[in-house]
Parts: sequence; C-alpha cells; structure tokens
Amino acid sequence: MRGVKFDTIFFELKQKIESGEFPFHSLFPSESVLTARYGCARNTVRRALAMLIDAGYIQAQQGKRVRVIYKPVEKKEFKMGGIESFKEAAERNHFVGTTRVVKLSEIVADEKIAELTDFEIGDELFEVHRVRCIDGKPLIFDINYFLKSVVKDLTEEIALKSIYEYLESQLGIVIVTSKRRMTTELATDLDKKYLELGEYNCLAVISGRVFDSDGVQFEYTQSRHRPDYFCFEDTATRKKSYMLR
Amino acid sequence: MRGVKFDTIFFELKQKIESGEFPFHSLFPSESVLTARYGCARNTVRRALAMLIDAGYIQAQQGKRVRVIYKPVEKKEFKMGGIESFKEAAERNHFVGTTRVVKLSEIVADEKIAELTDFEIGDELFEVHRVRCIDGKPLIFDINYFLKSVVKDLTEEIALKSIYEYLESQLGIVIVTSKRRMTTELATDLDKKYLELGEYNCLAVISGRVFDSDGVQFEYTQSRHRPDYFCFEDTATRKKSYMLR
DNA sequence: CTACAAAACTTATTTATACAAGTCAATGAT
DNA sequence: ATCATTGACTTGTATAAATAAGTTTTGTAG
Repeated sequence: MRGVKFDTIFFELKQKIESGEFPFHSLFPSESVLTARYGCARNTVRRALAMLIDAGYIQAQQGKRVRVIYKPVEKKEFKMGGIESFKEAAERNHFVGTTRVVKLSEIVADEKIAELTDFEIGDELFEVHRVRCIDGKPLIFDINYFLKSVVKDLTEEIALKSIYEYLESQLGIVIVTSKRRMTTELATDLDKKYLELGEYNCLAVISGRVFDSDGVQFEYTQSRHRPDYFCFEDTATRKKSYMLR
Repeated sequence: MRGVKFDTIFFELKQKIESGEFPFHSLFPSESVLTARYGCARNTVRRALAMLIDAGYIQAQQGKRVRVIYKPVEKKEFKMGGIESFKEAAERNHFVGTTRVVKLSEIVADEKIAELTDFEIGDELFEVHRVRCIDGKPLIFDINYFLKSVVKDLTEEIALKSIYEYLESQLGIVIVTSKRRMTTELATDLDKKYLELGEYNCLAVISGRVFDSDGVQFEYTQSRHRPDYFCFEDTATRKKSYMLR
C-alpha cells in the first residue's frame, strides 16, 4: 500500500461519493461493513469517516446510520483551501495562474508593521508584493513578509515561482500550521493600482500567520482578492463547537 | 466527571494555555506525562491534543515535542465561530445583541430562490429578514429560508428570540452539519436600507446550508455583515490538506 | 574535539476489545 | 389496534498494546 491506511480509505470513499456511487442523501455503509470490506480495524475506518465528516461529505449521529450530504457543484469560482500556495490552488481550480513581482525589498519592522504582522519591532524582513493573475485577469494582490533570519535569501526569481516550494525543498523548512483570518476591507491605492476592481471598493482579505516546525512564525501574508472569483468554504459540526466556550 | 473524558482534558488544557501556564512558544508536556497526570489511556490524551491542534493552540510533529502557538489577542471584532446562533456569538464576544424582525412571510421557491438556496422549485418556505444590532449599531442583515415541512410554525415572537432554540428544544430537531461559504458581495438596496454602511459598498457574506439529523437541508441562511466588526478565523494544518486532492 | 552509532526519547499508525448510549423494528401483552 | 418491552442493530467513548517513524541526547571510538 502506498500511503497510510486511513488516508487511502478516506480517499477511496471520497471518490466513490464524488462519482455518485453513494448519492446525496443515501445511507452510507455501516462501520462494521466497511471494516470487513477493507479488512482493517474499526478505528481505522472511523478515522477515515471522521475526515469525511470534516470535509462535509457525510454526517453521523449516534445510533443512526451515516448519511451522505455531498452534492456536486460546478466550480466557477476560485476556491481557496487549506495551507496551499496560489500555484496549487490555481491548478486545483483548473485555471492558469501567472505571477508578477511588483516589489521585493528588505525592511526593518517598525511599530505599525509589527502590530500588523505579529513580528517584533526591529525584526529584519523581506517584503514581497505580487500580483496574481488567473486566465490573464489580475485577481489577487499578495503581500508577504518573511523573517530574514529564517528565509536567508529571497530573489525575484524565487518569488516568481513558488516561495513555498523554495522554503520546503531548498531550505528544508517544514510548514506545520497556518492561522488565517478572513475579513472584508476597503481597497487601498495599491489595490486599485494593481487590480481591476470595477465597481467594488472592497476586497476579500485572507491574512495568515505561518509557523514552521519549531513554532516560529516566519511569515505574514495578506491575500487581497477581488470579490468576484473569491470564495472560501467551510463545514461546521456541533462537535467542533468545543472551541467556542 | 461531568462530561466525556477527552473533552474535559481538552478544556482544561485549553484554559491552562489561555491563562499563560503554558506560554506561547513553550514546549508542551509529552503524551506520556499527560497520560500519567490524567490517569487515562494515551489515545484519550491524543484526542484532546488533536482538538487543541485543530483550534490552533498547539502544533505537533513526529519525533519533536509539541509546541504552544497560542497568543492571546484582544477581541474588538465580532468573531464568528462554528454552528452558533447570533445570540451565542454575541454573548461570547461580550456584546449586547438585539434583533429586529423586518420580514416574515411564507413563499414558494421559484427557480431563482431554488438556485440560491439549494431547495427544490415548488418547496414551501418561510422567509425571514432580521436586522442584528450590537451595542445598538445595526451590523448584520440576516436572511433565512426554512423548509415549511420541517419547521411547521414560525412566529415573529420566535424569530425575535432564537429560532435555533425553538427548533432544538420545541421541535426536537437536531442540527448536525452546516456548510458555510464566505464571500464578499456588493451591497443591495436592502443592505443599504437596514445597515449603516458608510463608505463601504460591499458586505462580508456568510451563506450557510443547515442539515438536520436525517440529512435533510431545512435551512438556508445569509448573514450579511458590515465589513468593520466582521472577522472569521481558521486554523489550517498540513494534515487537513487531504481534502484538496 | 569530532564523527558516528546507539539508546532514549518523542509523536504516528494500527489492531483488538469492552462497554456505553442512541435508534429502530419486531414482538407480545393489554 | 395500542403501547411498552425487548433485542438487534447503529455510532461513541475508553483502554491497552504493539509497531513504526522521526528527533534528540548520549556514549564511544577515532
């Protein structure tokens, strides 16, 4: 077997749901059936099921059978997902993405930058501004700040391709967690300069703080999206409401 | 013990992190230590840890110790969480929330409504428009559609309080899953009428489809937020990127 | 002092088992 | 026919244990 077991089971079941083998609103096979079918322990099946629940494909309730709640949707919008780069997201959405680097400089964090990015005053940073185009249209204005002590060197050539790829494959930095915040903000002069906003005077902004394997925040990112073409999806369950208290 | 074990462990550890007993960037106790401390099986501790990871409080990597990445933030914005009602969210954010019902009518879904809400053409629905105020300021315009066959009766009195409370306690409807989608949209005439938008011509919109325990979608909701005071947070991990493939 | 290997940790996956708790349908007494 | 009970399912929680895989420290040989 290629990967880990629960992952392959999850992936297989996910595909079967997407293909219509388990249609919307139908009852899903019970845990005992799946356990027998995959020849594994019940916990392994349960883990794959938990992932399907998290992805919003099925829903479970004690005593009752599991129900499929996945409905296929045509994707016309540009959907953002987990910790993925623009490049990955563009490919997943079947779009051709191109990038233009409009700024790359080294700065020292002042109070304003520190407040925004969660870095300390005095930290040496790379500041990168990039315009992301999809099918030729400029849709995203990306602002990145990287901690220089972690990301030693950053050239325009790297920024043009994928900075994440550079970090992971060249520097061996392992990206573990990313805390993101979604807001709607008024367009700045830079936004108006680089994006064709039309009648919109706001943008959908995803701000993210990215941590490496040592728990060091080494990046702050703002992805400023033109409102059309932007869409962020999420599945909430009663289970997850633990974090609210 | 009050609730289930892994939940109480999660809650206790979460509070200890928030109180500063395990400060930002410090190393978390290992699984074996926690297992001994709580006198339970390792899996139970691991489950609580998984919840802390999901909530963005800690980060784990194989072989390495677990690191705390929680940083306290002052909450000035109105933060939305899981499947919680406006009432719950307002209380959690320490705001006083009031509600005004500006529309409550029975309609039949036409093609346009069906397309928007995922209901079928011809479905009988309740349509509810409500203006949510926080500290007196009208910040949210809520549009709800409820399936009449599930939500038999809906009065203005109920809409004024909490519809969810009515559904759960009176009708015994168990809300299991909610699929949400976040977008930024141009303000409509209704938005301008009910909210004081100022210079903004857009809103942050959370659209949600809510399913009951039989997997029936019985509600479609749009929460249209004035951009200031709106903030949605999320933690992404490499683990969760399973759903992207 | 350095380099390498081994040991002693860590977290991650998987299995197996037991019991708890909820749902649902069949059974049977009233 | 109606209602309560039972029993056979379901999913949920908890324990124990073995193995895998990664990181860090330790110890030793050179």
